[in-house]
Amino acid sequence: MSELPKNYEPAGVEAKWYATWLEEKAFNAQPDAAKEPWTIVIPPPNVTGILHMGHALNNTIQDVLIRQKRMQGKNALWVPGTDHAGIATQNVVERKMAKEGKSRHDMSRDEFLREVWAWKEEYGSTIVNQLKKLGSSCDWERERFTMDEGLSKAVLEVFCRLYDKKLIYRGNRIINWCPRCTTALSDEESEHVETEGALYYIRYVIKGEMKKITVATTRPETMLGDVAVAVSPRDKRYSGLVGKTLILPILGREIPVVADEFVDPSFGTGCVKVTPAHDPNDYEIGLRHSLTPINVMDDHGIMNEAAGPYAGLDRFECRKQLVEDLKHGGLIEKIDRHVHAVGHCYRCATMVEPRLSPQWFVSMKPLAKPAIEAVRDGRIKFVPERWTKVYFDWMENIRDWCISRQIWWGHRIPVFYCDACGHEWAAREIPGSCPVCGVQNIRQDEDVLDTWFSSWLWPFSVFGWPEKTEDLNHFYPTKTLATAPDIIFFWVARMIMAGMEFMEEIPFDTVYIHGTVRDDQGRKMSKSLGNSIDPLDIIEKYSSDALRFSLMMLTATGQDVYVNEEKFELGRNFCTKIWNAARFMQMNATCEGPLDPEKIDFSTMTLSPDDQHILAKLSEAVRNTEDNLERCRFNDAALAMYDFMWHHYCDWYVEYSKGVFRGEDRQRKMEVEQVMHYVFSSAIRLLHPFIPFITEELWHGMGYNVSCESIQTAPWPTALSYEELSAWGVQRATVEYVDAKHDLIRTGRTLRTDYNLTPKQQAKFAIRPAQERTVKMLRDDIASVSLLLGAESIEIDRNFTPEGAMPSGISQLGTVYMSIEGLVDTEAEIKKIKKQLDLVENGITGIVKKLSNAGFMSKAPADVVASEEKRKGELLEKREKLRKLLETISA
RNA sequence: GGGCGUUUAGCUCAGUUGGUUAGAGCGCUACCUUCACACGGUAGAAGUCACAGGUUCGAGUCCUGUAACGCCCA
Repeated sequence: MSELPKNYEPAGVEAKWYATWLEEKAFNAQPDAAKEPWTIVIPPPNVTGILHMGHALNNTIQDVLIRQKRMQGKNALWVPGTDHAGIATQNVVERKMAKEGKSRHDMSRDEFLREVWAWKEEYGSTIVNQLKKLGSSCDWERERFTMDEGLSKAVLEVFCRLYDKKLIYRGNRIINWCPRCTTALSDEESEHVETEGALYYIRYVIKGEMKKITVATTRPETMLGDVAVAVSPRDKRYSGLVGKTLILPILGREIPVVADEFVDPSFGTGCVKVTPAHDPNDYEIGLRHSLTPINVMDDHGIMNEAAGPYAGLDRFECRKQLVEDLKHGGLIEKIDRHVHAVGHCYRCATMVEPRLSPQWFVSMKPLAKPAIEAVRDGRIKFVPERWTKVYFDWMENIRDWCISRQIWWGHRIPVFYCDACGHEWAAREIPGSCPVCGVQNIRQDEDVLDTWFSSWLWPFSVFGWPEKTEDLNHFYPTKTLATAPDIIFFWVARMIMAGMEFMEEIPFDTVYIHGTVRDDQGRKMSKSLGNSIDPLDIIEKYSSDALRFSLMMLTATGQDVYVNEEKFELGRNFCTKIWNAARFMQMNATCEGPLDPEKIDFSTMTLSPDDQHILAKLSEAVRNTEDNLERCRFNDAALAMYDFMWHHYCDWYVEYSKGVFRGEDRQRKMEVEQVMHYVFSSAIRLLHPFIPFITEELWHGMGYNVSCESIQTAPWPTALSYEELSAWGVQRATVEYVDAKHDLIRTGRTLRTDYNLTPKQQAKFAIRPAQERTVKMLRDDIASVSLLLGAESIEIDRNFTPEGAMPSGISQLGTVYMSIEGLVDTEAEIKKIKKQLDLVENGITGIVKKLSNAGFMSKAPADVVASEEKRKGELLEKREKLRKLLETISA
C-alpha cells in the first residue's frame, strides 16, 4: 500500500494504465473450451471518423458490458475494427487531392486507389487511438478493416453465393442518384428532408383542340422527359381525355393521355405528367403503358441533349429558365408554395435525383423471412422493445437493395463479362479467360459494392468466415450489439439477415439501441452547427472516467442523451469522492502490510450494527447493479453504485468509523478497517467497468493486488442474501434498525438547524423510543448516535417528558428532543423573533390593505394581483412559524 | 398520410408489474473552511406529474381523446 497523493491526477494515471493493459495483453482472448465465450463486435467506425459523443456513449456501453463479463470469468472478447466507408472516404480523399490541385479524373483507377490506401495508412488509425483514450478494452490484435484481405474474401464469397442463387441481379430501375458523388445510392442512403418547394401548374395543349389541360409538378424540369400525362380512370372530369394526344410545351413532343390507378384525383389538378426516367411511380406507369423513358440529365445533374434548348444547364438553373419560358408562353397557371420531403445524399447532403439506371440489386424478401422469424420467436431481442416494431415494419415491406456504387473505393463487383460470347458470371478469383468460349479478352464490372455489403457480414467475417475457424466456432454468435437507432436498417437488420443466411444462426441475441447524443437545446451534435462537444476535450479537462461515468448516469434506456460541458462534473466529482474515501482509509490504517480483500473473514468478529448495515447495503448495491446491467439500464446501474458509494458508504459508514478510529479500542478499529476494505474493494470492483482507470489505480494504491494483480480480472463481487450474511452475524432487524437510526439522526440534525446551532456546538438530546426493544439497541449504540448528532449527552427513556425549552421532532425510532437551554440566549432570541414577527405583521397589513382596495383590484394586471396574493400566503405561513417558535422558546 | 417517442422541481432527467409522504444531478437558500473530500458537509425551499375525460378501493403509471415538440417511414 503506497500513500495516495492528495489530489488525483487522472491524465497520467489513465495513460499509464492503458499502456500497462496493452502490454499485459489484458484485453486479448483466445478460444478456450473451458470458458464461456462472451463476444461483442464493435460497430466499426468509419476510417474517416473522429471520435464524437455518440462514439463515446456507444463504446462506453460496450466496454462496461465486456469488462463486467471479463470480471465474471467469461471468455470476454470485444472485436474492434473500422469500416472503409466507400463514399465518405472517397469524398474525403478527393477533397484533400483537390486542395493539392489533383483530381481522380486525371489518374488511373489504380493510382487513385493507391492514394486512398496511403490516406488510410496515415489517418485511418485516428479514431482507433481515440477509442483507446476512452479506455475501450478491445482485443486490438484482432482489429479488422472491412477491406482487409479476409473480409474481402468474405465479401466475394457472399456475392458469388447470392449471385449463383439468383438473389443478386442486375436491373434497370429508378434509383437514388447523387449528382455530386456521381453514384447510385440505396433507398436508406437517401435522407428525406422536409423542404420548402413549389407546386407548378403547367398547361399542356390538347392536340387538334383549342383546349389545354393543367398538370401539377414539383419538378418542372423533368417535363422535358415526359412521355405521357396520366389521369385516374375514375376521374369523371377527364373521362373524355384518355386516348387523346397532348403537345408537350417547349419541345413540342406529342404525348398520350393515359388512365392509371396510381393517380390520386385529389392531388393538384388530377392530371400528372409521366416521366418514367425520373420518378419511381412514373416508371411503373410507363411500364404498364409501354412508354419509353427519356432521360434528360447526365451523371452530374446537367441537362443532356434530350432537354433540347436547355442542354448543358444545371438541373436547378434549367428549372428557373424553363419556368420563365413557360410564364412567357402563358403556360403557367399558378405556382403554389409546397412543402414536401426531398431525398438528400446521406454523405454530402446534395439533393438526390431519382433516375433510371442499370444497377445491381439484392433480392431481399427471401433473406428477410428467417430474419423476421429470429426476432419473432425471441432468439433476438431489441432493447428497448419498441424497436422490434420498427424492425418488423421495415423487414415486412423490404425492398430490393441497390448495392452497386459508381465509385472506385470499395469492393469491386466480382462480375465478369465476355464480349466475345456474351457470357456473364461471378467469380471468387479474377479469371484469366471466359469459361464458356475461352477468350482471354474479358472485363470486370466497373462498379464497387455498397460499403454496407461488407459490414453486414461483420459478426462472422471478423472470425475468418468462410473458413471454418476455431475462432468462429468459439466466439460466434456474439451477445449484445450496442448501436444507435439510425443504423437499424443499414446495418442491424442486414446483419441478422446475413447471419441467418450464411451462418444459419443469429449474429447476436440482444440489440441494445441507445439514444442519440444531443446538445442541451436538443439539437443533434454536428460539426456544421458547431455545437459538438469533443469527447477528447472532456477527457483532458475531466478525465476519461468522468466522461464515461457521466454518460452512463445520463443515458436512460433508449432516450436521447442531452449533454453540456457542466454535466461531466458529475463524473469528476464522483471520482474525487472515491479517491478521498480511499485516502481516509489510508490515514486511519492500523493494519500492517498488504490486504487481500478475498481473505477477509467476518465470521469470527462481532459486527456492530453499522458494520452489518453497510455489508447488507453492499450486497444490495451489487444486486442492483447486476440486475440493471442485465437489462441494459446503465443509468440505474450507475446510480445504484453512486448512491451506495456516496450516500451509504461515505455519508454514513465513513462518518460512523470516525468515532471508532478516534477511540482506543484497537480490536474494533481493526474490525472496522476490515469492513471498510471489504466494502471498498468490492465497490471499486463493481465500479470498474464504468470507471476503469481510477479503480485500477486504487486497486494497486490500496494494495488489493495481492492475489489478483489487476482489478480487471479480480472476481466480480457477489450479492449475498440475508441467509448468507447471517454467517457473519448480519441480521435483517439490525440493518433495519440502522436505517431507522439514520432517520432519527436526521431529525435531530433538523432540530439543530432550526435553532441555528453551529456544527461545533454540542447539545443535550433526549430520545423517547417508540418501542421497548429499541431502548437497548440505542443504549448499546449510543457512541455513534452521539457523534453523528453532535450530542453532549443523550438521555434514552421510554417515559421521557420534556421540561423547559425542548423542541422535538418525530422519527421512525421515536421522538427526539433537544435542549436549547444555555445554547441559545433565550432573551435575545425572543427579541429577534419578535422583531421579525413585527416585520411580517406589517407586511401582511400592507398587502391586505392593497388587496381590499377596489381600484387596485380592478386596474392592476392579473399577474401583479396574483403575486401579491402569493406573497400574502407566504407571509401568513411565516407568521405562523414564528409564533410557534416564540411559544416554544418562551415556555 | 402512417408509425414511434417526449411532455414530472428553475434546468436536465429517472420513476419497472397501478400501491404509503413522486426521486436524482445541477442550480437556489441558510449554516459550516470540522484532522478524506468546498469537485466537500449538514439542513432546507421548490412539483396542479401537458390538457380533458374514463377504468379502479387507489392513477405520474392503465384506457380514450386533445395539444405541443422531436424522430422515423411513405
